Amino acid sequence: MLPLSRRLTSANFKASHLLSSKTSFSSSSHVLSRPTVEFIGLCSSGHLREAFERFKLEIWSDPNLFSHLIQACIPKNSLPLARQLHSLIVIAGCSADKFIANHLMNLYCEYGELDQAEALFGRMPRRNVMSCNILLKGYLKADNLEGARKVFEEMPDRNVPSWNAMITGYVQSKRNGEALSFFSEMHKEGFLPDVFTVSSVLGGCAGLRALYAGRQAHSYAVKSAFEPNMVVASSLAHMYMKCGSLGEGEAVIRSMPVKHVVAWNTLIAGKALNGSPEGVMDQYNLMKIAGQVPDKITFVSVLSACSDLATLGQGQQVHAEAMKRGATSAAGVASSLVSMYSRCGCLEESMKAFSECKEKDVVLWSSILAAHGFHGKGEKVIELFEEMQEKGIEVNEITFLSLLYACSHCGLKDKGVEFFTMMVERYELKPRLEHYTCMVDLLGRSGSLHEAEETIRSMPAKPDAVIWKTLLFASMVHKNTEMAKRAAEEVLRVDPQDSASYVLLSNIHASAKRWKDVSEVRKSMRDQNVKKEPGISWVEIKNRVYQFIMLDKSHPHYAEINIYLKELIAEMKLRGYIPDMGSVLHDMDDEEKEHNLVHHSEKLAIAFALMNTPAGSPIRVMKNLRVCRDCHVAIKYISEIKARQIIVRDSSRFHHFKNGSCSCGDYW
DNA sequence: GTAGGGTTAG
Repeated sequence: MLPLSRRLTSANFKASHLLSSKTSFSSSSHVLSRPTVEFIGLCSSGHLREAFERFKLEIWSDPNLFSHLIQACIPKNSLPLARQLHSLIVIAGCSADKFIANHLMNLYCEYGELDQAEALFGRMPRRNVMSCNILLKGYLKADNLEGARKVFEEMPDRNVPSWNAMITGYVQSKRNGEALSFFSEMHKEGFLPDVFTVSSVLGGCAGLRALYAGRQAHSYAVKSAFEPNMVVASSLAHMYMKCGSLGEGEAVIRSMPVKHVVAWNTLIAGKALNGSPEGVMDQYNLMKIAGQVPDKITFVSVLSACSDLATLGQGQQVHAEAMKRGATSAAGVASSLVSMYSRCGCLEESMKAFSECKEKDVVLWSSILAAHGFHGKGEKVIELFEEMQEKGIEVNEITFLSLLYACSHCGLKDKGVEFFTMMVERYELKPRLEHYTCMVDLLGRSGSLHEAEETIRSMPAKPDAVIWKTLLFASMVHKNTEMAKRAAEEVLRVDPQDSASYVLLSNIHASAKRWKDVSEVRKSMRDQNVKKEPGISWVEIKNRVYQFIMLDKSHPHYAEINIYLKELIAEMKLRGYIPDMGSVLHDMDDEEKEHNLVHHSEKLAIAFALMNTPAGSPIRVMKNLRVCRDCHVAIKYISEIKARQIIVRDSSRFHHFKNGSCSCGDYW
């Protein structure tokens, strides 16, 4: 057979066309002929080459068939194929056809080939709204907002979809303020917003936490009868929940006649946003009772809630369900799994979820780094990071945050400094306050207190209570009372409600026997109406979570736990345990102090778990505050005496106690 | 063409 180009230019084209007239069809016909149907079928099932070879002649007689071919090219994700198609179209002399040119432009936009799209656009004799919108969306898809804006501004006329594209594009790039400006401009120019506009605008309001603007959009939606639209309704609910108005969000969802999976997910995410992981689990269960099938986004939210709650049993059940639905291959679900297992104390399972995911992205890589950092495996974090670099995986601010965090928790000061420099110089990433906080932690805890303080004083970001608290903690560890005092005062200047800093400040004064200062701190605590945050621990036994509050006598098992602990502590003392009175406030007598220590929530939880789980099984406890020095020593003894592995997750990391020692190497 | 999600300092 002649090459196509030859056949085209050859004079016998017409003849060959006529020869095949039996199978040819007319473009004006409304009834699709059998070959057309067959051709479309081949295209949409991805058999492009076959479609082209078999229906060459039909294509010549009806160039619109090219459109089907072009559209079928998009999901094939093959740029070479697209280019071949383009040259065929040029050869066929159809490239000036407005309809085909638009399709081609769209094709190049899909592949991010904006130069090609621009070239086609430039050759168009008359640019209609449709062509402009296609190019506009191409720029938005490529995250090139400036390019999109230029096209938008130079458009001869616009329609509602043009405005919608701009609003959506800006919302998706988190430039919500500008998105809303487009909306008001659109309104001024007399365009009528549709459901698409309203949905995007609500997304913008959610991003800005702009409840007032969100309410206005809501009343517009009501007036225009858009509320029954599923997308509008879920956007509305999301907006309310993101703005902290959980009740209004729930009301919107309640009013939906049919709760679609997205509505459930919005509700679930809303519970998470408003700090209620228990609520997340409740809604997830209700969703399943209602017969709704969870999707990968459901799993992501629910698994994150499990990692907040540190309820391994529940997490495993959700994991099983996700596996059943084939959702674990998605990078998002894998990231949540990595984080959940790590935060529930099972690092091996994190690693398994990580390895099993085939399409790893930055977030998943950052999750596995953070997971190892959380367990004090600094060397492994560095090894994984190097692997990441070798493989040329994208690196972002959060990757570095995980890295720096790992270094500070493992005492790898030099490595941490090296990574911080690498981040700024090689990757040109701008450190955020969080990165500086990691550096202060890294420097301070490894003993370079002055460098740490200097970091705060010289950084471009405005210090918050957290960074000063980090310095405060480091100066307490290294017993630099002058610096601790300075840091505590800075914390309280930024956040006068910070109870932990009052307690630390009062302890500093007490250890220097400055009783007058102690009572002054106590007085300002009273004046500010600050209450010490009570220590709370949780332990999961047979899928039930038990909560223990420090000194809580109202606990139903208080009496038994008390007897058990007394015996245990007597045995510990025989082996050399001495209660560390320094971990208690200084204005009580020793007996009272010891009673206080014995009833720290983690000791209660561990005692309860020892009483209620089979010998030799590991115990996993979660605590809201950091483990105190005394408990840390005590748990080491308990792990030896009872021959149990005790895994404690405190507010900042994991401690694996085994045979009388802890994985953190007493550095925490 | 529009909606919901993941990693992250203390």
